[in-house]
Amino acid sequence: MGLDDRKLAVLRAIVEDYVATQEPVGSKALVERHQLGVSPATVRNDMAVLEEEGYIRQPHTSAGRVPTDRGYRLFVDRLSRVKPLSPAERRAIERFLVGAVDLDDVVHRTVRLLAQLTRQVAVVQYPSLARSSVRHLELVPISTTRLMLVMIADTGRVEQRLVELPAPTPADDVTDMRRLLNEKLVGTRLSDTPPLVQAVVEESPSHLRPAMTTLSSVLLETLVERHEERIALAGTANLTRGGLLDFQGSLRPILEALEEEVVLLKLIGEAEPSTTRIRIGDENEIDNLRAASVVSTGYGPGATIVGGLGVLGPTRMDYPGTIATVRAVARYVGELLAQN
Amino acid sequence: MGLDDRKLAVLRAIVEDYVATQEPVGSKALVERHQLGVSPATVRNDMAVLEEEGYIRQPHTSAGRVPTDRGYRLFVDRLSRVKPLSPAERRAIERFLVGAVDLDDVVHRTVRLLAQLTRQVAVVQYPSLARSSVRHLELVPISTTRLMLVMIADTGRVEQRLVELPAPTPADDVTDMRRLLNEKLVGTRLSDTPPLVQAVVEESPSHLRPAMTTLSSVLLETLVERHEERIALAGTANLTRGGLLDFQGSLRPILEALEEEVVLLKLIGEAEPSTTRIRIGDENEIDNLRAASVVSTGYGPGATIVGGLGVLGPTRMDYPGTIATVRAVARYVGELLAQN
DNA sequence: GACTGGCACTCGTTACAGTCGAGTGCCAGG
DNA sequence: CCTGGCACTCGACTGTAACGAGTGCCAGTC
Repeated sequence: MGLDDRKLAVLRAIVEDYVATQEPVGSKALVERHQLGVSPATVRNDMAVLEEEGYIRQPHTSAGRVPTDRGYRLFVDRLSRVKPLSPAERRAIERFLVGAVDLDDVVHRTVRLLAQLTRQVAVVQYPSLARSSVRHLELVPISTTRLMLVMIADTGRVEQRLVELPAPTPADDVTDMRRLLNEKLVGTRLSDTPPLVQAVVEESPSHLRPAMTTLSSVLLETLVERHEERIALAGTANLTRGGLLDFQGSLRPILEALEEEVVLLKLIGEAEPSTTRIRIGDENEIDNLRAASVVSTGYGPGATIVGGLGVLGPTRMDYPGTIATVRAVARYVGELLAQN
Repeated sequence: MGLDDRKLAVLRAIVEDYVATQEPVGSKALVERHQLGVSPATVRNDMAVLEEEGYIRQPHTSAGRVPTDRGYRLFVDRLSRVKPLSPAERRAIERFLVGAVDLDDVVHRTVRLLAQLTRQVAVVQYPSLARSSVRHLELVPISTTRLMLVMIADTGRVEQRLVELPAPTPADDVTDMRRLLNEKLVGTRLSDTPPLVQAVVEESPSHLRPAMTTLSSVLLETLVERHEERIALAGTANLTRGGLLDFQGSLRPILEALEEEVVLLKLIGEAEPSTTRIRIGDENEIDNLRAASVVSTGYGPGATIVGGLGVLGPTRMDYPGTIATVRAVARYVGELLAQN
């Protein structure tokens, strides 16, 4: 399977033209628009080889060629260079992110920015609790038998939950419990918390024991298991660009997938360190997204990663541009988080 | 413009058939499927009148009739009775809403439930802050110059915001400020809060003045102006049912509108007391939604209204069913809130 | 051996004509 | 006021033909 330089050039040209025009590209058009230095007939021969190898295909006989998922994969792996951002984009990113007052604010601005720049669907994961440490725990008495438990993480995330106590609990006891919890838990990573919470309960004076037990179970259940991850989404309207040609005509499966938080997490919850992940069409584990591509990466203050972000679009997308934007946004968000 | 009973019956039949089949309905089919007791020719005459009055129209000559927005309006106002919920639906609602632990949880479950039952896009507004009262204000020291301001409302809403203090502030001062704020503000409606906040600042001892000033401005800005309203959304995938015939072929404007929080608020932020509002097609103030209908209502514990919820779908929707579901869900949510 | 020009072929797209039939409007009669 | 009948309209569908973009293959050239 020799794929010499020219064949690769042909593939690159096909991908670029197809992404730009959205139409199958033929041999003649190719030689006209790119300086390949050979005739259409030669290109046709190359195309035949590329097709045999599965990098491109013909929608019908007597139509031009279209890249396959495999073709895009080869393109992003070997044929494209990450496109530098335009100064305008750079400025847009900076302008967009200054003035954020809040983690919520940062996340919302980021997801909108990403959607706008890439003109695709953007997804941003809130800093993962598992990757955060406890900065402070607060118990706010609502009534004698009810507390609001508020946890503030170093990443800026704040989670709260109403706790129904087994018995009326005086204010002093609440103060004691607050102190106990903070003494033992502040500074610990949330992923390491469960055993510590257990320990706090066991070490607590017996008259606090019942209340502490409820508290701890709520703490574990809510903060570690249930709510663990949050997600923001923007730009779904961008799915309708490309007039129903993308996504083989039906947005249905895509929209369905985007409604499932679990699915979204799988999408952008990064596995490996800070690499940019690119899933093209069939490479997606999620069936509903077999017609889409996802570009995602991790972000966080400095070198640590606390969450993921990315975009989802048609397989026929501008990979170099998208990759550049996703990385740049992730970097800026990381810097922003580092400042807090 | 005499619209006698039979003409109204014809209109009702047209609406019902069109909603069910999604196809223009002709005179012959009508008499077959409904017991009108007259011949197709008579129905045709009635149709001609209905068309003249603007209640129905023909997509093309020699096609059946389709209701106009005006026709739907007449239908919901005078021709339909709210459909009682099926026991199954009733059970679904109850099952879905038990076990909610949180305001967040309630809202999320509600919006999903509503989307599922109506098979349309559901929108739920969080209890409006303007309609809530302060239950508690908490100041959590993060560092000597940083506080987390947490406000808990009686509706269960919790808002927080990071505050950058003008100067390092000792813990005792923070305690004092917390006490001051709570003394003056707990129990007040948030819409009445601004002047009170002002008063608290002015009455506070001079050494707390600078910190209190920043605090109060953050309080006012964030909690009253900016974040005021929150919204949850679900069921966008339902827009793709009805195969692009609804919404005149393009989801674009709808999806765009749904991304704008302001727009959503306008949609379901109710004006009048507890009436159910129905906006059909052109009646929508928002241009992007001229091809859609919105059914919304207020909800809240007991008779008071703290927020709105509703659904958005094609003008060609099952109004009686949708209205019944929206109202029922609103009522259940109200009861749920009343229990807290 | 690699490239090229030429050529026959495929097949989707477009245009046009013709038929079918659902549905209408109108009218004369009960 | 209702009804049956009838002529008419017009979109949907079908079949045919011309068009053309694009291909694969082959013989010829460097």
